[in-house]
Amino acid sequence: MTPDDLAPMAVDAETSLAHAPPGHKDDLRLWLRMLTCTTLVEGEVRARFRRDFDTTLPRFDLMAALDRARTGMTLGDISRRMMVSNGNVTGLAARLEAEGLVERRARPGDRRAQLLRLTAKGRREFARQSAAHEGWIAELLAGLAPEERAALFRLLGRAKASVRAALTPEESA
Amino acid sequence: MTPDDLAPMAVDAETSLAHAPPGHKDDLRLWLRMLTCTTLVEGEVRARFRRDFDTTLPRFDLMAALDRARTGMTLGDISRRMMVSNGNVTGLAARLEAEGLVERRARPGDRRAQLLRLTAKGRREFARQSAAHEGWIAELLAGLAPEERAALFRLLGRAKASVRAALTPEESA
DNA sequence: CCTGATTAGTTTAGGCTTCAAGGATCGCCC
DNA sequence: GGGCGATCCTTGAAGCCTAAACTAATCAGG
Repeated sequence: MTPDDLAPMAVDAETSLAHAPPGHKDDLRLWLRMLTCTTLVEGEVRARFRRDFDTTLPRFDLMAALDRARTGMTLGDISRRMMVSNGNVTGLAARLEAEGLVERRARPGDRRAQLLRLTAKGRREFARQSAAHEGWIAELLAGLAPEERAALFRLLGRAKASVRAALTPEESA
Repeated sequence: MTPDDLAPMAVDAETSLAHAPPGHKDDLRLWLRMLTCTTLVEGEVRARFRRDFDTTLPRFDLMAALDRARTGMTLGDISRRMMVSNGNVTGLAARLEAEGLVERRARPGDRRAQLLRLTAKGRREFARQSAAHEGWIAELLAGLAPEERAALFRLLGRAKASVRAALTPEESA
């Protein structure tokens, strides 16, 4: 984007960009704080999943996706939903299948795709994990007042929109 | 503040906990939104680091830590700063050293520890990457108004404090 | 001094993740 | 009905990450 890299130090525009870009430092601080926040929560949740259920966050996420789609989802659906690569889902699904938590079934009329579903055991396990997970999050965020929570939710929505807008190819005619 | 956690709620504490805990669902939604936001930004930044500099986020983070400490940091310091395991830093440092971006030196008076420092090449590379990175973040968050940015920063600070408070052993006498 | 507890770093096993390449199938169009 | 691009999934190589076990060095008391 901005050619900060080898700032030639010539005119003002360049210099101001290189040395004091309006809010760039603030954006950076904001991003780092968001990242720290997420990392903190994620690390704790990960540790508890391991400690209490001997499982992992990605496994849980995959099962959560499946839990809402009783009819099943293809690996591709899951990949898009989880925002991870399809190769990733292949391995994840294989491990969950080996543990008897999910099962594969062919999708009628399409021999390429396969539907993934929770097994009965999978549903049972997920219900337990899900309840605990919800409690953990509530516990970790208990220090926020309801208004703060609401405001944060709204602002994160704004941030998400900003990022998505910057990411889309912005099709101008 | 509000003691939502273990709301006494008369008879079936179990049921109320399982079915309609006051703000738990909101907390969950808040957390998921934060996670989505972070994932979105992180994914894009990761892709750009790969595309433009053929490097990775962890490498960049390690170099960023070193950049502020010209006298060097031990692997343990870095591990704590980056909030990752020490074994992780071992490998990361090895790769960066192999690329000539960092160098190790013994710490005088302690034969266990070793100081890591950026090489001249490392400093050069980091300066380029750092400038680009700052621009990327600003670009992605450009959709936020200054007030929104400030408010979000503050609220994330509150959230961080909440999580940390829930994590510390809360030493009560 | 020795002994034991702590600290610094490495190693290993296992899992997560991506990218890139490839095989199979589907749908379409001529 | 033959091809051809798109879609679904898998594989392989490389890197990231953790927990746990381990080595080596330091430090604190007796």
